Formats: sequence, C-alpha cells, structure tokens
Amino acid sequence: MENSCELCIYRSYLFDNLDKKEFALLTLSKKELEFRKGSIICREGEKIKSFLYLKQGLLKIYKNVDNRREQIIGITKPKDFIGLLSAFNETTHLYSISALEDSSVCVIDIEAIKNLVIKDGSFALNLLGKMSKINDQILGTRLNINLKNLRGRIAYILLMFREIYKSEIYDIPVSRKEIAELIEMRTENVIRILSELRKDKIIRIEGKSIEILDLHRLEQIAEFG
Amino acid sequence: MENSCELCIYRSYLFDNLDKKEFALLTLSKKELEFRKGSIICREGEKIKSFLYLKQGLLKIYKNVDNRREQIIGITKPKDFIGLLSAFNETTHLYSISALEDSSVCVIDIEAIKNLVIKDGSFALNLLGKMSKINDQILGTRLNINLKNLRGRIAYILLMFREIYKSEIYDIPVSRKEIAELIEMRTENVIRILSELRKDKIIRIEGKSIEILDLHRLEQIAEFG
DNA sequence: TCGCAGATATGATATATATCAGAAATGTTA
DNA sequence: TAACATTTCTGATATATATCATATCTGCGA
Repeated sequence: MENSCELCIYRSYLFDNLDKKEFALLTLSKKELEFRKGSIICREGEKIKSFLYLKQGLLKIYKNVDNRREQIIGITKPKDFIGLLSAFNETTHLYSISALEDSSVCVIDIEAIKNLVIKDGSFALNLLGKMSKINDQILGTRLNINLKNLRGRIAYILLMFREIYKSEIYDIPVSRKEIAELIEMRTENVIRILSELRKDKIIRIEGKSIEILDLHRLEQIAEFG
Repeated sequence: MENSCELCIYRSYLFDNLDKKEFALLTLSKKELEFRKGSIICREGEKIKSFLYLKQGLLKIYKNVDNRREQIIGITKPKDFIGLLSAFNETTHLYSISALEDSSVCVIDIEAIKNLVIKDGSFALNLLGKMSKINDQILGTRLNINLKNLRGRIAYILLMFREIYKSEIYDIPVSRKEIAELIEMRTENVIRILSELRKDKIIRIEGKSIEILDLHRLEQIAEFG
C-alpha cells in the first residue's frame, strides 16, 4: 500500500514498535489532509474526532480572547502531535489550530488510537512519554517567556525560528501582531524592538525576511534581557 | 491487609477498575509518607523513582529562578497526582515540591505504574485522560492569570482557595510572598492590593485569616480586573 | 525574655510597557 | 488602475507595576 504508515518517512518514533497488523489498522484509520497557509484545521469547542499529527509545515495553536485578539499558545513543528492531546481528556478542542505555512496533516481516527493504547501496552507507555514531553515543553516555554522582559522575548522568538528553520536566515512565518500574541506583548512594541535590534546591528530585517547577524549577542539578550 | 489501596477511601477513580491482583501489586509497591508543613518532598533535578499521589494536605510545585526567588507553578489538591507526570518523559524531576500544610502522600514505585500501563489497557487510557486533564488545567491557569491585571490575579487566588476549602472563611496557607510567586507579581503589590480590597470591604483580613465579604464583587474583579 | 530575621505594611519614585495618534508601505478587492 | 484595508513603523504620552525606603509587627531560637 503506497499510503502505508509503516513506510512513511515522516513517521514519529512513537509508531516505531507497532507490528504489521497494527500498522495496517493505522493506515486504514488515517487520512492525510493538506491545509493552505492561513486555513483553519479546527476550532475551539468543536468535537474531537481525530488525533492529529503534523507531517510537514507549521501550525499555530491559539485561543480567542476577544473579538480582535488571539492568544497563541504554541507553534507546532513537523513530527509533533497536535492539540496538546487533550484528546484523552476533553471531548471538545480546547484550542483552535490554523496553518502558518502550507501544511500536511495526518488525521487518525481517535478510536483507532484508543484501541492501540488498550491493546498495546508499550505503545501506551510511549504515548504517555510523548504527551508528557509536549506538555512540559509548552508549559516550560510559557513560564520562561514570562520571566523575560520584552527584548528578551523577541530574542527568544527569533532564536526559536532559527531552531525550526535550522538557519540564521529565514522568512518569519508570522506577522508582528502574531509575534505579539505569542509572547504576550503589544504589536507596536514588537515592531519597535525589532527596529532597535536592527539599529544595533544584531539582526537584519526586510519585511518578513530575517537574518541573525550577531548570534551571540542575541542569545545574551534572550537570556538576560 | 489494612493498608490496601483497594479499600482506601482517598483513592483516585483512576484505580477504580483494577482487579484483585493489580490492587495487590499496587499495595505492595506503595508507601505512605507524612510530610510536615514546610518540608520538601522532592527537588528539581533529582531522579524520579516514584509516582506521587496526594491523599491529604496541600502541596506547592515550584522552580527556583534565582537565589532569593521561586516560581510557583501550581498547587496540588488532595486526590491529585503530583509532578505533572513528567515521570513518563524525563528521568529527573523538572520541579521541586513542598508541603504547604501537613500532608499525606502515597509514594508508588514508578515501575509498578509502568507495569500497570503495559498490562492493563484501560488503566493506560484512564491515566492518559487524567494526565491530559492536569496538564490542561495548569496551562489554562497560567494563560488565564497572565491575561489579568494584578487586582484580577489576587481576586482569582482568593477564589481559588475558596474552592479548595469550600468556604468563604479560611486561613490562607501561603505567605504574601508565595502568592506573589504564584501569580507573577511582587510581594509589595500583593500586600497593597489585599489592603485595597479590605478598604473596599470586599474581604476581611487578619494575618493569615481571610473572609470573603462580597463574593459577587470579587468574582467581577477576577473576571474583569 | 531578649534580640533578630522575616513577614507585613505603606508611601514615594522609577521604569517598563501599553496606549494613542498619525504616516508610510504593502497587500487586496473591485 | 483605483480605492481601501491591513500591516508596518515611529513618536508622544499615559498607566500599571516594580523598585526603593522605611516602619511595624510576628514568630522563633538562644
């Protein structure tokens, strides 16, 4: 089967130890969907029917706080599971998810995953670990960001995208407004501080294009503000 | 066996569906420890050897940010599992835990729990749900607190303890400094705002003793600042 | 019981960040 | 292409919160 999860090169190590029969079940229970940049994958409050896995692209997880503003909880990178796995707790999505870049998402029937958990103990244990990790990461990031001043937060975000794109030069996939929503500050201040960093020759910016010129100093700022 | 988990009235529903053999294993693998107010249950960085369950009392989960300051991540209520269950991800504790009140903690060998996960699929599924819930709660609380102004945060905390003690009158189990560390503000401002709320006749305070006089207004403040 | 460290308390001031205002650049739709 | 909305940008100002200083109170060990 050309669409087999067993042969998928984007597969998470979570699925590494499944047997033939389990892979067959997984392959049957999944669909692969493409989402264009900007499109919405799911909305807060909607029923959870599937377990989502990001193959390629970049997503944002967010919550609407009022009509004009969103609170971005986190960014999902390829090979991550999506939705904080509240799948096993709540019956409705706690957060909305949308695509920051054209993305390819594996949509696996939630019942199939629950089945795997029940039948395959080591899969369950792996899943617990993976879930722990994602949650710890998101919480850790939030706590971290709140300890920093605005300069530190901007530096942190620039470094985060460096990690994602594995490069000092990249097109930032979010607007200044979205950066603000991600690190709890105001759009004007995001812009202002980016300009300051430019003037200080720490970064080069041209619209969405970012180049980190002085990595060391940026890391200092991320750490100490 | 008098110490049996099967007969424990403080037991979490997580363990409800275990069979006789599983209960026997659980009972054998657990110790029940008492911690005096102020004593430390575990320290950030220590090896995780057990799965902790709070029977009675109140704990705080925290991180040291610098020599003088702690960042309190959350408060654990009875019948909660402790340590954000990073047990399944990290091998060392991500956070420290100490007792805010005299507390009784069940310490279960982590390998016994892993064994249950592997052998008993429905236990695994339950655990995933429980874990999801705790993580969602903690993250939700953090996000929520950051949206509020200082007045709103104080109101929120006062209402949180009302929930815990199920009463409008209670002795607050944390110092003003700890309140500050829990809701990301400064000790002086905690004290100042408590005084303001007292002057406004919304609460009565006398040292650690708190009485909520105007619940409605306090709820308004918690919501809108 | 004294003396001391930490907690509580309050006022004055400093500072970081938000808010407001307006302009230029960019993208989008008719 | 024009018209409009949105994003980016910069400066001025307001405001919330942190910081500093100082005093009183409280609990605790010697």
